[in-house]
Amino acid sequence: MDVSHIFDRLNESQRQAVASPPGPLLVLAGAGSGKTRVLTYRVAWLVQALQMSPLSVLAVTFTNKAAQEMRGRIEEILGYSIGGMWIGTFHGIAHRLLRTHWREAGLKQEFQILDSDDQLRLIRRALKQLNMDDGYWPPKQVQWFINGHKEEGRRPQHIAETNDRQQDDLLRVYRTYEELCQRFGLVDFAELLLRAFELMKQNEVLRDLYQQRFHYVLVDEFQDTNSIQYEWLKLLASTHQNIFVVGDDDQSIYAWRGARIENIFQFEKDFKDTQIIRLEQNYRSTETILSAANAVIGNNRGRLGKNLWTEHDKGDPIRMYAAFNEVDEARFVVDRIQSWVDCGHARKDAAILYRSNAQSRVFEEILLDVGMPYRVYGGLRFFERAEIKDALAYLRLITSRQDDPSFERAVNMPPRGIGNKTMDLVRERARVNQIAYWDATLALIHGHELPSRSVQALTRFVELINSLDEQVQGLALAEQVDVMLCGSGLIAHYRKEKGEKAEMRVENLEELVTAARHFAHDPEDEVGTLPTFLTHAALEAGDAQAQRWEDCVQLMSLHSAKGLEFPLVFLTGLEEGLFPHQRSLQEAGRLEEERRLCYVGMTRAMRQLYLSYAEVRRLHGRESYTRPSRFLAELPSKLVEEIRDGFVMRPHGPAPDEKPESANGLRLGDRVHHSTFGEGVVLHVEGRGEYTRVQVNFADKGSKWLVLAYANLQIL
DNA sequence: GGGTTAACCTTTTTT
DNA sequence: AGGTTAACCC
Repeated sequence: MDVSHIFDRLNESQRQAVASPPGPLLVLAGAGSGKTRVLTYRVAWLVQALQMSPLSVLAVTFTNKAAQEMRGRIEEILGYSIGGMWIGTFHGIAHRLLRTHWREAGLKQEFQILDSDDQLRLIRRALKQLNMDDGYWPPKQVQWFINGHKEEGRRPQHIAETNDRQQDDLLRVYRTYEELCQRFGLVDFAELLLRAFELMKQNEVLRDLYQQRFHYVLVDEFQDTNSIQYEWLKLLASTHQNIFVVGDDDQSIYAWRGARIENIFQFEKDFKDTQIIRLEQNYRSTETILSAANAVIGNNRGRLGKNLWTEHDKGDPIRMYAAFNEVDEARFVVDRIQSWVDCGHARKDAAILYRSNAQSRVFEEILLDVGMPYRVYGGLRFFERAEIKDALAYLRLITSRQDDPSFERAVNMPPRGIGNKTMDLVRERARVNQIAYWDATLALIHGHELPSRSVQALTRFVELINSLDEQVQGLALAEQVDVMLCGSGLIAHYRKEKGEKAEMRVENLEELVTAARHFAHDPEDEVGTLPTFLTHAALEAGDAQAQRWEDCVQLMSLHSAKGLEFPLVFLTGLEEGLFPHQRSLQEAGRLEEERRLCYVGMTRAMRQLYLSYAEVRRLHGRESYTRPSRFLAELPSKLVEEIRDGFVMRPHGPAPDEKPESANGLRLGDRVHHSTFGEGVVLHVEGRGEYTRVQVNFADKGSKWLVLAYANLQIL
């Protein structure tokens, strides 16, 4: 078969990687070097040149988005659908294995997935059961402990008892938590991976089956794998040794959640005769942007080492803006985007990036002010919203009465007179008799230890769920959801509540019906549509705004920007303590991860890159003075142009004969004295030369605009 | 048991 | 600042 169309669009190293002979291969792919392209063409090459069946290929990614995109691009190259090929996230594939082999994995057939919110809830319950104070034992910390161990493959029995009282207590919670999960058929994210790994490890038949089936294993973003994921990959690929991993040690930004950058170093030791190919030609950014990014990342030690180059022009200098405060920063950014749009560019080509999601608010406010459409990625996802989780709890309870967490959630939402007191009794009964809340409730209804009001309320609830179950039988998914929303009183509850928030909730609930309507499900599947939908909700939390396809400015955290590119990028909040983040300054190794994050951010930019920081920032309701991020000092000054209130200043750094004040003698935030108005602070500087005007906020007289040449201000 | 208010706490990134 | 929980009154 003629495969020249595959090679035509690749450079030499890309070609080498795509057409490399079977065997272990590590592709070190710098930012913008065509990583995804290599991966997709490799699959196309396997299928077309080597005539491999798509069924024998396994491709693993980290995000659902990446998986979808890869599938789409492969199908585009091949020209036909490859529905049978396994492409998915580690979690998605692990889930698929566990669904198929639930019995062998020791799970209930209808096991449910816990998202981290649910997990936290269950941890609280375990703490309570152990009579441990959740003030002294913050559930978050316990969660951290449990997930940390699971990600390293450690069950409670693998962790040695120590003399450390605290450690032992945490271990007890871990154990109890596991018992609860097992009893209710619940599986958290880390458990999906660990369970799937153990299944392969311990079950020889299944191991053989999948080792034989997957002749080729491909992995995207390999630098982000954690211990379990890597062990699982090794297990799967051990027979054929055809493992093709693509990664970039400089873009490893998930060590905090267990990713082990070492895996990338370990790879060539674990797989004999590993071929290593470097992709160093960058097709994305201007030379200026690339040199700056290279300079920053060059401050990290322990890199595999690689130097990106490009054939592109130098392009514009990188622009740096020192804002007075975070509002000023946002105004500046939005203003620049406005000019960009005025030049005929698309809004969606501009991205505002930040270290933490909380920073998005100021930008949103200003964007809203000027009426510029935008889209925020990340933050609260659709299926994580409280009202959606309430609705899902009803659906879960309809499918399984034994689902205690869902029972707890639904029982008094909307309020129906079943408060803490009653629930305490239910919980107690369930614990003593080792039964589900549902059964405990039935027992209490028939017993005589409850006040009749509670019995009535509980009875009504039980009848409600049973009746919903009946009504829903035989209906299409969307109708099931609709019936549940009305029958449960959820929608009515939010309808009668006033305020914008309540309206949003009603809209979201209605959106859930739409989501159910569009949910495609294979009718051949032995698992019902509703359970599959519920799983989908947990595994793919859904984007916050599944909005219409409008031309929007893109707002997102640096983490979620990985893998994307934009012609115009604003990297904001470059302040010590914010970026690099405070918490990364305490632990060793974390600072390098922050620097990689900075590198990731900078290399998202194709043509123009703006960096900004605020000299005063209001965070958590407190205003504080900041210091510019150390990363700014790591930029070669000749590549950077500083902007202050609309006009360009000399680049930073050694400017031999020039004093920094030379532009107009005043800096924002300077304290000045005026002969009649007294003392004040400089808020704005506008214009240049003799026309320079400044806005000064005087302690006694408020803010005034003054012409600098006549004002005769003294800097204090 | 429910609803309101007051204190309080937490603020990184995600499957 | 924002949201969540605890305390309080109805």
